[in-house]
Amino acid sequence: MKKTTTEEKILLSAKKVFYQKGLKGARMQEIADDAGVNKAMLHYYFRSKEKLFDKVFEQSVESVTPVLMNVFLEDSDLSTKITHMVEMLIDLFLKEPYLSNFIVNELSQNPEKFFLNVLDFEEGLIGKIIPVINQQIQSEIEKGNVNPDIRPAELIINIMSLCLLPIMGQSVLQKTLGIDTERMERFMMKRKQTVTQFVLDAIKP
Amino acid sequence: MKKTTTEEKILLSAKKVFYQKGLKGARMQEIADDAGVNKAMLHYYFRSKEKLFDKVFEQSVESVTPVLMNVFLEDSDLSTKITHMVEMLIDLFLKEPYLSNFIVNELSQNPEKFFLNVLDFEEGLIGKIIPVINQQIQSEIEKGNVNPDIRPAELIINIMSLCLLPIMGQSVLQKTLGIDTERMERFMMKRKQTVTQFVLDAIKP
DNA sequence: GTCTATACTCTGATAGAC
DNA sequence: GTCTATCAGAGTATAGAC
Repeated sequence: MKKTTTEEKILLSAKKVFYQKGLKGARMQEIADDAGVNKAMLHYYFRSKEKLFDKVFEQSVESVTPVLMNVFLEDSDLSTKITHMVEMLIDLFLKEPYLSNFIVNELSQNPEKFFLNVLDFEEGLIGKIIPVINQQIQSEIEKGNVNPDIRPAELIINIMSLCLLPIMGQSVLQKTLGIDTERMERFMMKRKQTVTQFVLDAIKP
Repeated sequence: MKKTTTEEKILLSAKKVFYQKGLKGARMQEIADDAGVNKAMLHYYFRSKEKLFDKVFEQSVESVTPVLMNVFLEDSDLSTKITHMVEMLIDLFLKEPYLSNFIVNELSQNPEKFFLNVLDFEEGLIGKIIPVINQQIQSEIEKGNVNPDIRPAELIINIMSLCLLPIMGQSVLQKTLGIDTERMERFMMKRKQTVTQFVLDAIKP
């Protein structure tokens, strides 16, 4: 009962190719081949390469933000929240190793492609997260559980750094440490615990 | 007394353009314009776009490794070494914000461009660093200064993550937090201390 | 060594039959 | 909706004069 329409097939293949090669590096022919359809079909459904790319980019950002949102805003104490953040981040981006790189790169080349209200400062991810986390950390500091020097925004940046950079640098790690893909996965799975521990140790008073 | 030869001018401009646009995104014309020379000159000196790119890539990797090498292998106690690592990493990559992204991206698309003995497992960066750091951490653990669960390779990955990801994600940060370039620089300068502190707190027993 | 003019290739896009 | 054939433009590469 696999009822994937041509349009969906194209979008799926486009995602695959754009993720790895970027806007300029991708070829319409390659996307068509991967989807098993004619090249003209891409234009029939999406008009142009740029429009197809925009669709992929938009969907990617939109697929990521609600997940992040949920983790950051879930109702639990700080240490379980951190544990979940780490798990979710690693799981999410390990499934799509090229995703983070893709977003970072294409974004830096076309900043105007961004707003996408999803990440809007007022209404979006950051605007909502910071106050909540801020308050939570403040209360933990008052209880004496957390080092008073910790700043919420930086804590989030630190967690994301520890989870994402190894994935973004996967190819470099593979070359320098000789790690293959399966090994990488195991490495990142173990890393869930070590990163969590690392962060928790770092924020202790 | 600025005696920059045409070849050097081209290489400099090529670096600038390739860093931002990548191999596929870069245009020979743009490089020529930036260098203030004729497009034909690029081929005269470097034969093809690919060859020019290779030169730039090679120089980039070679410019980075000795710096890293020095920091990792300098003769000092662990906490000053960590302090220096953080400072050096941030200074180095803040000067060339696109460099880390460039290496990661282009490498993932052409893994074979790599070996470049500089990063060879036996002789290169990682092969030399790990044993030294390993030993140093071991001795700090025995003295009771460091948490015995800390693993050298992961410590290095953590430090690099904390320093590099914010730079790689500069464009995202600019959009989500509304940070401009000067502000980013100040942010990263302050971050030298907070990251160092964060790491030192995390490895305490 | 440097420039102009041009050849050639690749690839995104469209027209038009079915 | 899908395919074949073809066009148009962009961009790399080279020939050849100076």
